[in-house]
Amino acid sequence: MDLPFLNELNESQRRAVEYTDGASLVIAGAGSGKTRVLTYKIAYLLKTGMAPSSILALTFTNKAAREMKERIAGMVGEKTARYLWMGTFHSVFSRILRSEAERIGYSKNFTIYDSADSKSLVKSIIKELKLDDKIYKHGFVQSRISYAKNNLITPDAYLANTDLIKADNASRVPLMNNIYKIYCTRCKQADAMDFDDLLLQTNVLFRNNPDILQKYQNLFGYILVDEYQDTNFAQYLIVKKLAEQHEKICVVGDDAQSIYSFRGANIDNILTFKNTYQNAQIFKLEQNYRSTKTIVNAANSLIDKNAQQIRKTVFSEKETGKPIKVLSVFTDFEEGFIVANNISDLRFANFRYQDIAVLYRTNSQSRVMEEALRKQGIPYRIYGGLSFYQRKEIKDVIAYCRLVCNPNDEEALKRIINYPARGIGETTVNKVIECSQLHAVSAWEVLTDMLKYNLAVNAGTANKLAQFRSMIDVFAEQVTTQNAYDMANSIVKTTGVIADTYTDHSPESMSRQENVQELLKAIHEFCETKQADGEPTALLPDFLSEVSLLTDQDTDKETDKDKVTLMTVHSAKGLEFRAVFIVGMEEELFPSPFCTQSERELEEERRLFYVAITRAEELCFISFAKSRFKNGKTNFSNPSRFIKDIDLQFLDMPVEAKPKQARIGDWDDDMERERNRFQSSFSKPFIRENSLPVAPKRMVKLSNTDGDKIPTENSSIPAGAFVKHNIFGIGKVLETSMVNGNEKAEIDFGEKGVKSLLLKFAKLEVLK
DNA sequence: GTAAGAAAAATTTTT
DNA sequence: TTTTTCTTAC
Repeated sequence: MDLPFLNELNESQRRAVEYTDGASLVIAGAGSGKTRVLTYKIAYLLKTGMAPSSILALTFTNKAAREMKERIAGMVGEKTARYLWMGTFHSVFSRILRSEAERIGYSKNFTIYDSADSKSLVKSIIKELKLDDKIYKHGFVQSRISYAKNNLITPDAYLANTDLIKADNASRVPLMNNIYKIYCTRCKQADAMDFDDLLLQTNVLFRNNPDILQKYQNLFGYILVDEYQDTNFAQYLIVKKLAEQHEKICVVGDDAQSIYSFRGANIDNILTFKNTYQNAQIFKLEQNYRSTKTIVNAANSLIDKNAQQIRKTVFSEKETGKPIKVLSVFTDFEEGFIVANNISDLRFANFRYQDIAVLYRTNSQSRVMEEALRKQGIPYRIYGGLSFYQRKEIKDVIAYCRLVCNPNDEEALKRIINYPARGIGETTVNKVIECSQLHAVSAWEVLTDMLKYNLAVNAGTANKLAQFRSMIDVFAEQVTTQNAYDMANSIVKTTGVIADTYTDHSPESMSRQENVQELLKAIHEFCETKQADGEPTALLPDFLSEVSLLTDQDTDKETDKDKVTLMTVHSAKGLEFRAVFIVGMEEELFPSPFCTQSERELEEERRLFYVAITRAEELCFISFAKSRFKNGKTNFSNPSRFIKDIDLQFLDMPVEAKPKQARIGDWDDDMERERNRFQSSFSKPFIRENSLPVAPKRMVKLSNTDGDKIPTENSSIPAGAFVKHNIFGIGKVLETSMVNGNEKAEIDFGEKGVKSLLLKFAKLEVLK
C-alpha cells in the first residue's frame, strides 16, 4: 500500500511501523523518534483498515496520551481518533474496572484513593494497632504495600511468602503483613481502590472472569505500549494476558531511560521481552534527531558507565554544537541568579522562553529558582509540586463530592465530618471507626444505625452525627438525577464550605474562594462538554472518575505559551527543549542520598541524569552549588559524582579563582579547602554583646552519620566536655558508649541529676 | 470539644 | 522551611 506519510520516516522507523504480523519491540534511543513511530504506526493501522476502537495504546502520562491523540487526529481526523482506546494504564483500566466493577465486588462508583488518602489510612491503622510510628514509618509501610500490590502479592500470599516475612522480621516490622491485610480490608469496606489497586484489581478481574478477559482480548486487535521500560509486573501481566491470543502487540521503550523502579517498574520487562513473546521482532532506533553531536556523545559517555543495559549506538548527524557548560556557584541563591542571567542572555541569541527548561532532582528546589526568575522578570511555568487538586479547599470540596457519591469512602468522611466545625471531634470519629471495625462494616454504615451497632456516644453527639448523616443522605438521593454542577453547587452552599471560605478578606482567604470558584467552573465546563458531545446528563460520579487521575501537568493553559519551564527530571521525560539547565548537580541531592545504597539504584540515578541531558537540543548547562539551604539550614556539598562520568572533552569546565585551573581530579581537594576556609571563619571566637566573654561555641550535629565528612560535624563528644541541653541546662559528659549503633552519653547535669542520653535524639550543644 | 501556640519531625521521583 | 503532633487554656 502506498501511504505517503511513511516517507517521512527513516528506514528503521519505517520497518518498525510496517511490521504488524506479530509482537515487536522497538528499542528507541533518546530523541530517535519513538513517539513518531507510535503515532505513525497507529495511523498506519487505521489506514490499513483497523477500527479505532480496537486499538489500545497505553502511555505513561495523561499528557503523552493527549499529545499523541492530537497528532493522530491531525493525520486521520478527529472523528476517527476519538474512538481510540488511548490513555495511561491507570485511566484505561479504571474505565474498564468501573464498567465491570460488580464482578469483583466493587460498586460502579468506587472511589480512587490518592496517595494522601493511602497515607492517612496507613497512619490510622498504625495508630489503631498501637504500633510505634518511629519504627513503622508510614512512608516505609506504604512503599511495602505498594511493592506487594505491584507484584500481585495479596495479603494471604504475603503471609505465605517466607522471603518477605523474613525481610520484615529483619527490618523489625513483623506486623507489616497485618497492616497490609487491614489496609486492604479497609479499602474494600470504603469501596475504594488506590492507584496500585487499579492495576491489581484489573488482574484479579481478568483472572477470575475468563469471559471478561476474552471480551477484551477480542476487542483489542492491536496493543501498543509506550515507555515499556517503566512497566511493573502488574502492568506487564495485564498486557501479556490481553495480547495472548494474537500477539498483536508493539512495545516501545529505552532501557537507558528507565527511571521509575521506585514505583515498581521492572527493567527486566524490556530486557526479557523476547522470552515472553518468542517470535518477537526487535527494531532498534539509533539515530538521534533531537540533539547536537556533543550532547548525544556526552550522554553516551555518561550512560556507558552503567553495567546494566542493552548496548546500542545512539548517534546524531546534527552539528557538533557547543560543549555542556558547567557552572560552579557558592549558594543555591547564586545558582538561581546565574541561571536567570544565562536565560536572559539566551534571549539575545534568538531563544524564546518556551525553548528553555530548568530541571531539578526534587520539587523543593523550585522555590529558589522561582524567586530568581521572578526578580529578573522572566516568565515561567512550573510543573508538579502542589497541584490544584491537592489544595486544602479543593480537597475539602472534592471530599464532600466523594462522600455523596460513595458514602462508604472513609477518608472523605474523616476529612469533612467536622469541616466546617460542627462539634464532631477526634474522639467521636475514633469511636465511630473503632465501632465500624468491630462490626466489619464501613464507618458510614455505623452512622446509618447507631443503635444497632451500639455506638457509645452521648445523646448530643449522636444528634450531631445524625444531622450530618441526613445532610449527606439528601445529596446522595439526588446524585443520580442532578447534573454534576448543580450537585457541587448545592453541596458547597448547604454544607457551609462557601461560608467558611468567606470569613475574612485576607489574601489567603480570597485565593481560597477563587480556587473553589475555579473548581465549580471546571465542573461546569465538564458538564457542558458532555452535553456538547450529546451524552446524557453529566453526573457527579462521572466528574470524579475523570478528575481523580488528573494531575496538574494536565492543565495546559493558553497563558502558558512563552514561558520558561521548571520541572523535575522525572516529569521532563519525553520532552525536549532547545536549552536545558540541570541545576543542583551535587552529592546528597543528585544522586539522591536515598539511592546510593546499591549499584542498581545508583545506575537508575545515572539514567535519570541521562534523561536530563538528552532533553537538550542545542545547549545544556549543569550547575552545582557549594552550599544549599535545605530543611531550614545550610548544607555543604560536593559536585555530583556523575559530572565526572561525562567525558571531559564535552564539558566546558568552570575556571575557579584559584592559582591553578581546576581539573576534575582536583575537585574534592578544592572543595575541602573551600570548606575549611569557610569553617575557620565560621568558628572564629566571637563575643556577644552585653554579656561576659563566653567561650566560642559551635553547634555540633551529633548523629554519627557515616557519609558526613565535615570534621566538626562528625566528632562525638569526648568525656569531660561540657554540653548544654534545652531542658537540663549545662552538664558534664561522664562517659560515652555505643548502644545498638547509637552513641549514648552519661551526662551529669548537676542538680538535675545524671542523665543517660542517646546523642541521636538529644539536642546537645557542645561548649568549648 | 476547640483553638491557638509550641515543639518536634520530616523532608525523592508519580499514576 | 514546612508540616504534623503535642500542649494548654478556654
